[in-house]
Amino acid sequence: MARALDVVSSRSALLIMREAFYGTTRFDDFAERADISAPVAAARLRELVEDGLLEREPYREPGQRTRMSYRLTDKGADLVPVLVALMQWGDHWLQPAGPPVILRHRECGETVHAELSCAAGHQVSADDLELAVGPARS
Amino acid sequence: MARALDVVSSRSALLIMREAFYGTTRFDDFAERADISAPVAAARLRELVEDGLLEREPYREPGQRTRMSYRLTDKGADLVPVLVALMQWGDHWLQPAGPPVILRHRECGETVHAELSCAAGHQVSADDLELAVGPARS
DNA sequence: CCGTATCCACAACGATACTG
DNA sequence: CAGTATCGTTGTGGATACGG
Repeated sequence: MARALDVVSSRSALLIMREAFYGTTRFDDFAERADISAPVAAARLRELVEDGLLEREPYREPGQRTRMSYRLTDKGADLVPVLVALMQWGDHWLQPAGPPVILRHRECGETVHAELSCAAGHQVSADDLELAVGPARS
Repeated sequence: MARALDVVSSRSALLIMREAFYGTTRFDDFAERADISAPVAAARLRELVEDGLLEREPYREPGQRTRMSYRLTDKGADLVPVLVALMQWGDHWLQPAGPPVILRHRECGETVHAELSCAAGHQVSADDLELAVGPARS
């Protein structure tokens, strides 16, 4: 987890990732929607590309010059549960007016949330957890 | 989510929360296990108590003077899915040796992970998501 | 053992101005 | 539109030293 935090522990990094998850691809849109300044957006986008969470892809609209678009890689998309869990927590505890954005399952239309579950499919609450030392524990 | 990040966007805050989740309650243990300096631990613990994620509770062992212990509040415990999702991501993408800590379901012994699911009980992947504007969208 | 006080370094961020 | 350059401010964090 400490390593994960080295990559995404800054406010702007998570906000950029949220926007990428929302489907934002263009520089100015990242800056505006995440409400961060352009220099910060530039720095963060560069780092996130370096770390393999986003990929820069040139594209060209007919008659326009080449632009860059930023999209989630698999590594970046795998961070979505973190983003959703964070939104959920913020909506529940810090947002009096209720969630500004609602996530739905495309197939059935039901609302989506992040939760803990075990390999047997049970839903797990935080105090049903047992901790065990894994292979990489020094 | 931006509000959530105002509370927990710092590296040390999440590491402290992880330790609290692991069951750490004492000042020195927080500093040592999260590998942060004592002043930072003190500052972060104070802020997390102010924000209602942890609660300070005096306790006294027989014959000892009063000590303080820090424990998760409901608000803090509700952050556990975020922590688990973050660990999972770090273990998968940044930790070549595999997970240092394994979480198990107390009842059935199976490993636990964070995932997205919908109100109908389906497991949901990141690209099965649809975004809708919620009540608090300005 | 449980912190606090001080000082310092560096990272994060915003504002502004500028370029292709 | 898509950035870069520079500057100043604040936040985050380590080191050290100190007090209950």
